[in-house]
This record gives sequence, structure tokens and C-alpha cells, in this order.
Amino acid sequence: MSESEQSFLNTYNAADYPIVLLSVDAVLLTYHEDRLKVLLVERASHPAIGCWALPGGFIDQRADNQLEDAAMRSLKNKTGVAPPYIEQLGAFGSADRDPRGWSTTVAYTALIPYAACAAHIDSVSDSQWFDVDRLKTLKLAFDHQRIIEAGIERFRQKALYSLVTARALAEPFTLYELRRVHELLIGKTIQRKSFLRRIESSGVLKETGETKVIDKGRPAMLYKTRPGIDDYRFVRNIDG
Amino acid sequence: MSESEQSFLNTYNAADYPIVLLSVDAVLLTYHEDRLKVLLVERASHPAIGCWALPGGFIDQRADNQLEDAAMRSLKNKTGVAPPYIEQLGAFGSADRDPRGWSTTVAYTALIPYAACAAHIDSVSDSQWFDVDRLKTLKLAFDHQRIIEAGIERFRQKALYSLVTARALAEPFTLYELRRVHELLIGKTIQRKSFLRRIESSGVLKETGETKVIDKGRPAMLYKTRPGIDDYRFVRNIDG
DNA sequence: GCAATAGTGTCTTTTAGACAGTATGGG
DNA sequence: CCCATACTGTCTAAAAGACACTATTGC
Repeated sequence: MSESEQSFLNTYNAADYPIVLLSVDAVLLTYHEDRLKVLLVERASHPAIGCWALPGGFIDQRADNQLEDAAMRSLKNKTGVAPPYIEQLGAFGSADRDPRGWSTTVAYTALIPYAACAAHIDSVSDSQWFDVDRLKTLKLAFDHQRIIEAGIERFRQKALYSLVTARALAEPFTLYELRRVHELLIGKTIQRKSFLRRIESSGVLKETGETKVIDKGRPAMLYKTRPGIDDYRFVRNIDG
Repeated sequence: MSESEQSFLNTYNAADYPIVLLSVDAVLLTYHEDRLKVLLVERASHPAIGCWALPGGFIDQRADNQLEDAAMRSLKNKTGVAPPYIEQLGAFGSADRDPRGWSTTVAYTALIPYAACAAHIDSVSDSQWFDVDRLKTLKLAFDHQRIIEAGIERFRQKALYSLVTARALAEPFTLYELRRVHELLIGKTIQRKSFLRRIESSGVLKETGETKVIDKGRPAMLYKTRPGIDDYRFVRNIDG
């Protein structure tokens, strides 16, 4: 660093410049009882107090080294969940999304098993899974409705060419369950045979050897994920 | 808005909270003389003065209604370019990416024709196209090296399943030129026949009827883009 | 004519869709 | 046995890879 840059920094004061707000939020999605769900928390403070909102918060300059750290930390705080992976969804910023002023949020998203935060949800009533189909009837804080839609769209795309969707399920799971996650995301049925072929050729799932007895009919094979699951991409998409 | 939220806002002062820095940057890429290039500007002020950097700046709370407005405005300011479309690449934030403090930048990216900012580049010497292969030899400001890599990777993916790549070329262009953009992005040769079939089935390009005479050999048909070009996706990827 | 580049014909390979068939459990 | 559900065999269709072929220019 040059001498003059050092002296520039000595006299630099961020507070001399216009202030913008920066937060992080997380869109956690799951599959349960044949529905896609999103995890929301009830806001305990102003603004939008009492509204349901995405779990999130502000950067803690001491605790957070990166944006992702902030997303993980506030998620853990508010919902008790620490997902094994999380991906950035995008930044949403505008003059009017927050009444406090010009505000930006960096949204992260992940699929997690329904039960992953069961303990926390049972103990406190301020975080809860909601059917994504029923969000329209809910009053969501800020532009969180739109952010959730972006998260769903992200995974709708991924369902066409990947199997990350398995992260929405508790292991082991049946092919029927995984196929339903895809079907709900892309909004149409998928041929069982085609789906199985993709899974076999991908190599990112393995049979456990166990089977799961359903109420009626032949028991289903159970599967677990294998390491490459998050990154594997098919060269050909399912017809969207 | 409830009465109590109003009184909360009346006493709210953003300056009472820790301050973070938020900027926007743009990764503009193009194709020229069989090379991929990125547009950089020389920093005129501290920090990293004299280093080459992505064109960008801070939010102007009066002028910018959204993040994208800020990206477009600073791009226009610094390079004279106003691309017809731009897409968000992601947010890059950490405690140490900027010596001024905990800083985040929201990066945008686009492909534009080489000549789109020729006038500006000719008149001032502080903005310039650089070969993406030669960035390692250049001292880039902040984490801009990494952001450029993310931009290239974004379009490498898109080259596998879309034709947005045409936005890197001045119209009309030949299929050879468009194919070279793809080949440079994905790092391998593509069969001419396969490429042509994709273009014909997509319907997002049209022949102009004109031909372009090359130094030697048969003249090449010229093409223009059609409206759907930015959104069209093939169901099957080129083998990456 | 030749060299060089643009564009085509066509065979093979891959992989998804369709759908009928078989397998395996509970009554 | 029947029913319901899981799984498989196999044909077809779509589209990419490979590569040899023809077309059109300048010299």
C-alpha cells in the first residue's frame, strides 16, 4: 500500500457518506406431505412488526467475515437451522423496499429436510413452514414475496437438470418422494422410467438396500445421496 | 402503516447503526479479433489508485431507484456505454475486500459489441478492453479478478444452452463469429453442423440475405438477432 | 484449374417420452 | 384371488457428434 493511500485511509470516515441499509435473508424450502413449503419467521420488531418474513438480519462486522457467514448466522439464530450448504440467490435493493430508507438485501436459498428445524419450531411459535401455494393469502414483510418467488424459480430450473432437490428430503428417501419434489417444482408429471434412468446414469444417489413399506402396494427401494449431488448437471433437461 | 410503526420511523436514524459500504460494478465482456475481452477503467482516486478496475460506483439515493439503475448509471458515467440489457451476477461482500471497511458490491454483467464504447475509449484513455487471458499479469483493484471470473463462468454456462452470446457481436454477424464466441467461452471446438441446427431450431436469429466477403473462400451469410434471443434456452446442452 | 472457406447430407449415438408389461406387498 | 403400487422392457422421437460431401469465392 502506498504512503498516500495510507494517509487517505487515515482521514476516511464512512459516516461522511450517504448511508444505505444492507441485510441478508434466507429462503429455505422443503417438501412435506406432498407440498412445497417455505420457512418464515414472525417479525418481533418494527418495521412490519407482526408480519411473516424471511429469516435474516444485518451484518455483524465482528462476527461475519463474508456475506454467507451473516446469512448462516442469522438463520441459526432465528430458526435453529444450519444447512450444510446454501447458495446465493441474488441482491434485491431499491429506494422503497424498506420504510427505513434505501435498502438492499442479499438473499440466500437452500433446500432442507422438513424435520431439520423441528425442535426449534416446536419450542417457539415464531418460526413456521408455510405452503408456497398459500403465500398470497399471507401478509409478507417488505418484498419477501418476490424473493421467495425467485427462490422457487431457481429450484424449478435446477429440477430440470440436477438432483439437488434430494436435499429437500430426509434420508433415506424413495424415488417417488424425489420425483414428487421435481413434479411440484416444474408443475407437470414426469415419467417414472425417465426419472430412474437419469438417477442411475448420474451416479449421485445410491440404493440403501432397504425398502420402505407403504400402506398398500409393493414396498419401495430407499436411496441416499452421494457426494457429487450438489454439482451434478445433466446435459439434457427434462422438458419444462 | 400502524401508528406505532410511524413513531418508530420518526425516531429511527440509520447513522446509529454500524455502517457498511455498498457499491455496484459491471463486468462487460466482448469478442474482438478472436479474443474475449473485458472492459476496465483506471481508478482515479484512492483506494487502489492507478489500478485497473471494473466500472462501478456507489448508490446515488436520489438518482437510483433500484440496484440496476445504479449499475447502469455508473457504467454510463465511466465508460459511455448503455447496454440494452444487463443481468445481475451476484453480491460479493466481506470484511477485507476493501481497506475502507466491511464492503459489499453487487456485480452486474453483460455482453456488448466491441465498438459500443469506441468513441468514449478513443477520447479518454482511462477505459480500455483487456484480453481476459492476460488479466493475471494486471494488478486489479479489490477482488475484481474474482468477479470477472464469475462473469466469464456465467457466460460459459450460458454458451452451453443459449444464444445470448450474440449480444457480444455487432450486427449483422456471421455464424463463424458467433461460433467462435461459444468456442472461446467453453474452451473447445463445436461442430459447425450441430451449431447451425441449433440456430435454425431456436428461431432467435434470422438471415439478412446479405453475405460478407472474407479474404479468401466462399462469402458467409449474415445474421441478425430476433426478439427472443435473451431468454431462449435449448433443452439439451452442448457437451461441456 | 487450385486453395480456402462456407454450408449440407446423412449415419451414428445418446437420451427422453410413452406405455405396456412384470414384481411384490396387503387384504 | 384382487388391488395397488413399485419397478422394467422396449419402441419411438428428438437432437447432438462425426465427417465426408458440395458450393462459392479469389487467385
